[in-house]
Amino acid sequence: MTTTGADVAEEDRVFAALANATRREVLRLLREEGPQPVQTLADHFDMRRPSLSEHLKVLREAGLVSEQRSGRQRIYRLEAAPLADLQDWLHPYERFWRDRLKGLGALLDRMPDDDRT
Amino acid sequence: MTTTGADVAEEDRVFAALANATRREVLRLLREEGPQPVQTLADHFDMRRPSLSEHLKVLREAGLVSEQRSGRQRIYRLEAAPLADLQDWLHPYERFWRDRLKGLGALLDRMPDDDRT
DNA sequence: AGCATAAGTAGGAGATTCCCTACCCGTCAA
DNA sequence: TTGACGGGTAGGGAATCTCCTACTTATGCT
Repeated sequence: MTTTGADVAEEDRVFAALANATRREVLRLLREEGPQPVQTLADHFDMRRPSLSEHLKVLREAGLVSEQRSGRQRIYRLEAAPLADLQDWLHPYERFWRDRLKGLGALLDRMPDDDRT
Repeated sequence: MTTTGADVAEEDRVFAALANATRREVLRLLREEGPQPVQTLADHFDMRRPSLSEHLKVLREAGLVSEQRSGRQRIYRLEAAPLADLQDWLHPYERFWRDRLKGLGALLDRMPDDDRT
């Protein structure tokens, strides 16, 4: 678990990792079908395995997946901690859509955080 | 407001827009200090204005900011809808950190979504 | 030992990103 | 109307991304 202090480089790595449909699909597969070896993941993509390997490396370096060796297979598993951090990052923005639903948006948009009680 | 159907290209644009520290800082400034013209934003960055203009364009095309012309100024405003979508995208992953905190992580990691009640 | 399989690394091509300088367009003020 | 100002567009260069094919490494099977 990371502390609240936002390491910019780390944040960059997570957002950049997520900025690719293939890598987001890998995360979805790991979430819905559980940990699996590379080949099983690869079956879902129209892409050579080395390319997928590089995507997995990006995800690993962002801390979004971990690998566990089992024989000659490597089982990839979802690691959600960076996504929890992402939710934390999102929190200060929440009022911008919650308030808007209550019809207060236009007012609050013009009001800095500091002025709120 | 987007529907629940995830437009991949749109999602890509939002994640890609967020995968840059300058652009995230722009969003933070708009959130904390309210809508402002380009020059005021530019004061916070060690970067020429044309470069910032391009960052603003990326944010605009991701739907994360809107501009409103006022005389020869253009006032940029935070648009949080894509961030609300991002929070929705995050939801199915929540159990991976909530459950882990309860010590159920290892079990659920191995269990597909479909098997859950 | 000898071969097959799982998956990573090396290196390269083409596209994209991010910054720059130079220039253009619209608006306000003298 | 002429100039200054706010801000965008054009085009280019260095770095990075994303895919590929070829090759390497490690493990398991016979």
